[in-house]
Amino acid sequence: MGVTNEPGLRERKKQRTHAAISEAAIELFLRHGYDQVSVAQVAEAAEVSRRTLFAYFPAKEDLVVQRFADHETESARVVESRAADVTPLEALRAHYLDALARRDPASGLNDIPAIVALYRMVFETSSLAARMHRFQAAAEQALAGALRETAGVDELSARVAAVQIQAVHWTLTIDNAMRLAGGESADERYPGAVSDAERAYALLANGLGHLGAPDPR
Amino acid sequence: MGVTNEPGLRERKKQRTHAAISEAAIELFLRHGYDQVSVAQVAEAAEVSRRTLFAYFPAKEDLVVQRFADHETESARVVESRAADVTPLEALRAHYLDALARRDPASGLNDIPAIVALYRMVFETSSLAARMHRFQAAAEQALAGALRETAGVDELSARVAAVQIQAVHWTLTIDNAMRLAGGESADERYPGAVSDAERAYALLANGLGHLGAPDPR
DNA sequence: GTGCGAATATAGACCCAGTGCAGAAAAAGT
DNA sequence: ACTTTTTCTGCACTGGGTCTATATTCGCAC
Repeated sequence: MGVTNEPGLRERKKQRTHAAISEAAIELFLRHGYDQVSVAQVAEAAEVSRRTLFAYFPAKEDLVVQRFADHETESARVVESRAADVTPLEALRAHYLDALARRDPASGLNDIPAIVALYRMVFETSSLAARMHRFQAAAEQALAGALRETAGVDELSARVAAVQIQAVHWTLTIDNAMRLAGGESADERYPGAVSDAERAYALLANGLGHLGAPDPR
Repeated sequence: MGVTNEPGLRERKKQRTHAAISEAAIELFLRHGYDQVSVAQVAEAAEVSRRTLFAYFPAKEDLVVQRFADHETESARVVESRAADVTPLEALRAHYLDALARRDPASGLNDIPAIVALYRMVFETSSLAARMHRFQAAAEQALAGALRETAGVDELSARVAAVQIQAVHWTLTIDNAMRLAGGESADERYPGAVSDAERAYALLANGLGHLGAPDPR
């Protein structure tokens, strides 16, 4: 049964079409601005009909945002695959610091111009930012599930913890990306990014109880 | 100069038109569903032209969501106006518990049918939920500002704390509202809502550091 | 009151995102 | 080569949102 699991022509063409549309879209959006480019123009640049474009990307925003979809369950996976003697928060902290060191775009600390411009566009275009929030929500749910199942945490605590962690993570990422968009280089930003991340995770770990206390000795 | 600060006819008419549009919109949306009603129908019901409607409400979502705008700076105000010996988190906790006791709709614990239906609609309609998120962002910024200025907290900590607090608050509110939408009464839910709120605020105050620790003695 | 200037309202034409449908084109299986 | 199935396309349509020009209404001074 020499079954080669090669995708077959149909599948390959689909992938190429998907990529062609996505690339044409990003290229046009970065050049002229998201709102200034219509889906009709993207379709034309990708040499595809408007109707076909919508078969691949359910909405205009997805032309940009689908690229971020991979990270949807990343936090959950980190929690699930951690060593037995590591708390979820420690695992996530280590993972984020590693992402910073690797200049992973998901940390906001990658200064390749195309990526910087992409992030800036996402944050500054409200409809794109809104779509990102829905990914955030999915990531939250996945993380809450991981906390419930691998850390023996009750439903409410899992949800509350997940929403806190995701929100903080997102804050750190945006902060880094915006600084790079402002002209800083990734290497310049790196030390500050690390110390900010450490401080933020410390707040997550130890709580906000002492904040604004009258005698913060 | 017997200046009565009465609004004047023009202003009064504006307010009445605003209210008429808003009421017509909510009424139609609750009866037929948000997506099933077009802005043209709302305009007709309010006896206004479509163009005028958009002069009062910049987008269809605002017909619903503007009603929540009051609470945008509520958390910030609570932090700013707290007593000197109270930490921000304590003040917010007390304020939320009070809102629960008062069955304030902002706590999600008001079971007046129209309010329950409204909340359900907002959570289940993704474009409305997205618009709510933008209010959340504004609330976050206001809260971060209040923490910076009245609690002597540095920029990063303020932003991180604000995003955590808002996210948790929102989680609690949604949870209550969804349970009421599921048929529970506010009085039935109240004890659970209180204990959930207390546990969530305890997590905020003391941190997530112990979550999932190997030996949770 | 009359009349003028500034808001505000309206109608109607427009742009664009997204969907439904019917048929052409192309790949897969025989 | 023929048929089936999937994908692509063109076209028409809905609905949100904006622009322009015109009409109405209010505020205010005379």
